[in-house]
Amino acid sequence: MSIDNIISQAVADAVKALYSVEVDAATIVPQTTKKEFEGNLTIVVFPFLKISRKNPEATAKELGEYLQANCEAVKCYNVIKGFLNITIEPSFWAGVLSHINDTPNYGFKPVTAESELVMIEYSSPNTNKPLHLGHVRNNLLGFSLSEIMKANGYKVVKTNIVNDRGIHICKSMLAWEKWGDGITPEKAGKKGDHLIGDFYVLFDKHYKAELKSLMAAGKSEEEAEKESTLMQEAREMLQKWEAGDAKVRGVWEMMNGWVYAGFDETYKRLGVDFDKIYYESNTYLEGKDKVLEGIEKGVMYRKEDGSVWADLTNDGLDHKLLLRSDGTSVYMTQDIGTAKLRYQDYPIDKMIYVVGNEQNYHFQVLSLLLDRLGFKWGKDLVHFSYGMVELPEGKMKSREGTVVDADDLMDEMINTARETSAELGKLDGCSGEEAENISRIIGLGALKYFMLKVDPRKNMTFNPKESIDFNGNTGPFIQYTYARIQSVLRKVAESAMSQAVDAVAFEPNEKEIALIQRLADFPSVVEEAGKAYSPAQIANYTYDLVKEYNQFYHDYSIMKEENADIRAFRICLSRNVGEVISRAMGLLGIEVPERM
RNA sequence: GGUCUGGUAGCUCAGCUGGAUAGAGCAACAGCCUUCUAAGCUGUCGGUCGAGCGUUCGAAUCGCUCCCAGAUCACCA
Repeated sequence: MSIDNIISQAVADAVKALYSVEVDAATIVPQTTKKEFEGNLTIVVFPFLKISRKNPEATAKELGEYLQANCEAVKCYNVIKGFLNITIEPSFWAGVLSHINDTPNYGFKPVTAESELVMIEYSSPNTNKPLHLGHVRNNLLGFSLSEIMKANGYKVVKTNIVNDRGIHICKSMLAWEKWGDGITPEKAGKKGDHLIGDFYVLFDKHYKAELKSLMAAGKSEEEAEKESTLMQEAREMLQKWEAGDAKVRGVWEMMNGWVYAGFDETYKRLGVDFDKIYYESNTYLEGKDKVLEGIEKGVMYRKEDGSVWADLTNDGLDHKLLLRSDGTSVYMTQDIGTAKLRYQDYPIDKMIYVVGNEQNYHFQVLSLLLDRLGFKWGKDLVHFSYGMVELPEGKMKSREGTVVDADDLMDEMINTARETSAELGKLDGCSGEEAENISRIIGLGALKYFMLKVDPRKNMTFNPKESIDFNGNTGPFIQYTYARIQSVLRKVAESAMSQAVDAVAFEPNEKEIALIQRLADFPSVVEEAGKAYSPAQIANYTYDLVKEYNQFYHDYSIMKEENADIRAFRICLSRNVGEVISRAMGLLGIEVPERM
């Protein structure tokens, strides 16, 4: 039982004893006392005034007296206005620390056979261009979310739906056939996804030129778009693809293969992975059955022209198209089909889609439709919606080449980390391999932390030159603290000092108590983050912990402390802070270095 | 126009299940390396929490109205 719970219960008992009124202990939430005041935990007594029929001070005093007399954990109390500040018996804190120290998987719930299965969809790239900054945010959020859900005792299936078909990939294929001269990633010395992206841009360049010359010949923009031979060729290619034309399919498979090899490299470097990958080329026809089923169930209807719709006006939305008059699927139909396949593959209890906020409406509709079609998780599906990443110059436009490429960005981060480390002399005495690994961990840590620490809903501006820092509330700051703790522990190991803490009846000081309290909060932070699906909560918690530890660290010499009990206590505290940092960073997908 | 989401220090952001004098970092300025890693620590400066009204003992937090910004409302994906 945590200290918070003990106090809640004690206050509930006190209210009953003093005023003969039953109060649910769960509704009494002690808060940590502000630094300016004496005490560890604070009870706000205003809610009890109606029960006590006394003024705030008198009520607080009565409760405080009762607690001091009847609760072992309470050492003393003071009252300021309606706030009852409680000081916990210092020896209790040592007990809390050893409890944390002795709890395996501290803060994480175990996954059992009865655990619910949650499927998390993220990444979902198109195969016509490499991953960019927006995908980076998506991938990091998706991966971190998965880790957080696992820590909360869910079975997690990470999934990726690859948009591998459609007009966009045909454009790249066409450009490659026309101007590629048989080039391959090997010949070009380039990652496959980048090579395909180049051809996509090339198509657009030629297409624009064609439009321009048509318009120069007196055509309107609309006419030019219709008459463009390039676009016509691309459409023909798409039709051939859909008809299963062997040659087109062959090129398609080859080029997509290049792209996947490139993606795999990027994913690996980013540290994200998937349990199951779906391809739209396999799923895009799947939704039709479900829609036809929907007509039978009466939740969808067919118009005279043959198109199929769902009437969502009862839910405050519009009518939504599901099958075109020519019988082909739209985006929504595909997502229904994908849902069907997924449910065949896994007994899904809960579904989370990590997709940008421009699709909020889409998922609102999808949720309603899946629910009507009888998917038990449809109604409660979570669209984990995140804001756009913009550049100082504005939005990224892939066709105009104003995107921040994921691979380039990682390179840049790692280079910056290497340079900064070298400047600070941190890499002295490291082998080349070690130095490279440390630079990688720090560079990626900075990037990941930067992306994850902000509220996902917010749009963020990414300034490549200024945005990522290594000081303050950053990944490297946290990693640095971890590395320093490891350094202390290495020294301990060398000197064979005792690390035992159990028998120590040491009374911690204010800073140490604050740290223990913070550590004790970790499980509830993980739980809350799971409810809100927010890595940002984990990030900011860790920052607070680290900030607090650094202040402690600076004030006390751990290794040179002469009192062996105090030294052992501080070593134990440090080790547990390190442990929590590493677990919290693990939830964010950020590695922590042994030294830096 | 309808719906959704944001608006907190010069900048980037915490805090939002209502609690004490609204917190960090960056930037600026002033200190701290013979002591376990100075990517650190300490201090100064910096705020009508978009505006107003309401609920409450108490509102950045809850409700309503308005302002600003973004997203979305296709037989595109």
